[in-house]
Amino acid sequence: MNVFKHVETKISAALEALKTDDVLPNGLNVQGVEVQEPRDPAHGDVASNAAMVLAKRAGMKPRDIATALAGQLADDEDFVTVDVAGPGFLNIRLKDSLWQDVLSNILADGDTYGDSDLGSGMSAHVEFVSANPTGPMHIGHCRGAVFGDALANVLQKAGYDVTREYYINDAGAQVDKLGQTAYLRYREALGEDISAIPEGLYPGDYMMPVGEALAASHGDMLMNETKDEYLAITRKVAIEMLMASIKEDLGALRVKHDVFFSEWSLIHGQTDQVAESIEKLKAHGLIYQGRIPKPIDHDEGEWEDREQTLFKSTDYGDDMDRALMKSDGSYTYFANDVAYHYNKLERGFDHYFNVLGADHVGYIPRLKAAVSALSDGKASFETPVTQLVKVLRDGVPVTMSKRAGTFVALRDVVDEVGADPVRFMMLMRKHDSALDFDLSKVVEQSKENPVFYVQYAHARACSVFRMIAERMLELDISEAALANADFDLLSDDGERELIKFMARYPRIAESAAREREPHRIPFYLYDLAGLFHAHYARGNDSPHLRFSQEDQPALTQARLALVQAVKLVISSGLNVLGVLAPDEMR
RNA sequence: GGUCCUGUAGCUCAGUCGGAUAGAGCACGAGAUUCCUAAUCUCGGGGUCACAGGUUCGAAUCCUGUCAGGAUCACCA
Repeated sequence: MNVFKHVETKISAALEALKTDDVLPNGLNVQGVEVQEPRDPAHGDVASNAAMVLAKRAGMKPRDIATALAGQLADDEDFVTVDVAGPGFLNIRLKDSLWQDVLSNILADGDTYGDSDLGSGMSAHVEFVSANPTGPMHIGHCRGAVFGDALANVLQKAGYDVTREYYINDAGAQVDKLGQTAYLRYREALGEDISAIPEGLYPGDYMMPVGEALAASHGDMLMNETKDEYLAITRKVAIEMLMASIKEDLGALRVKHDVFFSEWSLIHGQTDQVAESIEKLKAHGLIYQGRIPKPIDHDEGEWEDREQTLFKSTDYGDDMDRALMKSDGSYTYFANDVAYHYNKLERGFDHYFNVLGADHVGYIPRLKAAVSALSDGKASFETPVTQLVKVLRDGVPVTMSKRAGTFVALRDVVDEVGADPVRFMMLMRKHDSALDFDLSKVVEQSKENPVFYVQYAHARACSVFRMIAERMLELDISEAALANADFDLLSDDGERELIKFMARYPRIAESAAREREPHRIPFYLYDLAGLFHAHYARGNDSPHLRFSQEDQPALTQARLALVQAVKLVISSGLNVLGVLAPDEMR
């Protein structure tokens, strides 16, 4: 159960009662009334702003509303005290039994504690990563991958039926260049001296295995083919091998997609879906032949002013109309993407998310325009942007370029430090804030790395169980025994503080989904771990606060129930982040 | 020049739908280990929430403008 919602329900009922009694005007709009935890614990367990929010609408003084509301709530069985404070806050202290119910719920719910019905009955489609299959994943891709995965998890926890998808850009000019590179590496594998890989192709060593594979499967047969013929083969093999490598990289990071969707298939499937989606736009009168203005600062000479097929994205807030056909008659990347989003829409999800890097923000307006036009403005389509990651080593920026072959491979970082620190560090920042990622610090595995702090809290909880199992052989520490322990014995401030903090988890998890901000979870976990470590350490000076009290089995059971709850909440939260919750830190 | 993101302690960053006296880590200073794991804990100093207006019972939070930093403005992908 969610304590805050529970109290909110009570306040709503009390407001209704006051309306019936003509204390408050009938039909008063109670939107905006909320229950939250006060910053200062002296203000009570929970507080409500109801009186201040309603004062103007009701034409009454906030203190008067608060006093009436307090009177209405005073006799409630769940409340110890209801006070009016400050400008009209309602400060409420809850009975212990309510907090004890929280503990019971955590133990009963386990990993599902914190689930909500925010998205119940709704589906969500999350497109993320979609890195071009022209090389292994580098550290820059990492943030979108981890964020998208965590966003999907957070939505799932809030009840959405989530589909995770990767759009494979396996069509277009860059893929041809990849095919040409593969062909050169193939000739190299056959013993030819190819010298340097020409400018504009992909010089990285990772293309050499592709050449070798081609040599092994085709011998020297491709040497006699025309360019069109060999490119069809080298392109396909290169894409297949690089996608396999990308999937391995994602796997190392523990990122999983349900669907890998091929751009190529949009054009070369049973029907030309690009043509179909353009037809759809044409039916709306959004396609025309025209010219677009020359971009500011564009190099002279490269710019060709010509009449072309345009999508009228300016009708939907874009700052210029967008080209759909290249001068050679093939589709632009955007045209294919229009078709891809049309395809998504046809599959019928309730919410669409497209996680993009900051280098694609300029692309968002035309994408939104297309989705809006294709769905008659009905689709819920969000494009969370992950800001760029500045990669540093010992504080010095590392420059990266895939085409030049100089980049920090995601795989190298993950192999060196593990997926957990990488994921946690990426998620510890709000997604639309820029992030400095210092390799030397992540590699260090020092205590500066908050992931260990949180993991250690989980491991420490586990170790408490191991120790007590060893020392108190008679004690029943089964799930059932802990669930039935006497929670009245948890009377220490540190214990109560832990319970109250864990009561916030459902609200945190739900807000993370509602605001599409997974970073709220690691911050919450870090604070929870801090409370747990602090309480644990009090046992050093005050042995009577330790979890294990060998001469008091009932007290020990109650405290173990608390420890178990902490363990469950931490592992539940880490699970959402895709970070492991270890039993020990050795 | 247009658009988007960011600006909070020396540094890195949180800050709930607008809520009461703005928080944490690091760094700096002082302490805790016969103890359930010290990968931990306790205490301390440290702020013009970039700046200027506005909205209201109340603004770090919302609106407008200015300044600073980053991203982006293609028939690329």
